[in-house]
Amino acid sequence: MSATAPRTLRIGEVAELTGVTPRTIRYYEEIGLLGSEAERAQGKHRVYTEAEVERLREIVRLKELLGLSLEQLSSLLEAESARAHLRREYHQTEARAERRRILVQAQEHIRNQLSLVRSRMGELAELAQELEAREKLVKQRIRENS
Amino acid sequence: MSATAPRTLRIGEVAELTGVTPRTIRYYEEIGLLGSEAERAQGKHRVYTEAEVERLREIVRLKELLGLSLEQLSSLLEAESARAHLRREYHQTEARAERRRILVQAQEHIRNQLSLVRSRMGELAELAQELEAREKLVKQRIRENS
DNA sequence: TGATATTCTGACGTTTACGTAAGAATTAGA
DNA sequence: TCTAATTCTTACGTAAACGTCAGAATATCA
Repeated sequence: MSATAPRTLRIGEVAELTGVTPRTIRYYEEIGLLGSEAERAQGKHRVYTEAEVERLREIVRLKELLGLSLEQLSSLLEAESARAHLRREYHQTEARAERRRILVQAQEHIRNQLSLVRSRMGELAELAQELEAREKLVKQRIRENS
Repeated sequence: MSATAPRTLRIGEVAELTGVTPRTIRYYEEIGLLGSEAERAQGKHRVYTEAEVERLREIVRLKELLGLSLEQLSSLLEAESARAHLRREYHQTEARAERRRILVQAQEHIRNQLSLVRSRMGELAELAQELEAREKLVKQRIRENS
């Protein structure tokens, strides 16, 4: 065993860790949302690294919080998917320019998500304000009525 | 015509105003999310008041922003539904205690929504922070790499 | 090396939230 | 009142996101 062997998990464990079912994980792989690990032979059990668990957690979270469809999530995370794929090369590539390109791409990806999250927060803040205004109004009416 | 006759709209106009289709409006009525206006005779056209348009707008908004299912929305707005129903009585009832009860109920309903909206905002804020941290990290790596 | 637990691959089923279409009825306008 | 536009009801269709089940194959472990 190599010293850097990453602890691997199986689909059931991953499911427990992330709060979804194995079926969901397979489905996400089926639609290309999770890496299909092309190196897996037909019939063999899927194995996952801690990093992939993190990825899945992120997916679940974005889906929940932003209410995105899996297709929207796919395109939102596409860049990251590519990035993850390139990560192995990252440490091997000597070319400073290439490393920079990868990093900048990651940065753009993060900014994308951030702007999405922030705009959603803005909309919610607006809604909250309106609700607060209504609450005040009702409060006042209660006073007037007593 | 009575002076207080509220301008009434038909399903097509309401659809345009709210950005949904007539089918959606009928469906919402079917599942009890929108008042079924029991006083409508079989086959006759549906009519809506401005208040009902507002209600529909609220539904669409909460659905979008919080990603709630129609069933969740139903139970969230149930109290309000009752309130809307009681609104007509509100102006007629003399009993101060009764009016107060209605108002307090409305207040609770608003607070319910507010707490939902705020907790969602909190979760998003957390996510935003994590993303910002990641962005910083990437930024630093870019500097180190140059 | 068995036995047991877990997973795999289809494949069909299910729920939610509507879309679509047809024929009849209603409403609005000249 | 006649016509055109809109709506009504009924009913089947659909896409997304999985659930469920069966039989076979893998992995784990004593």
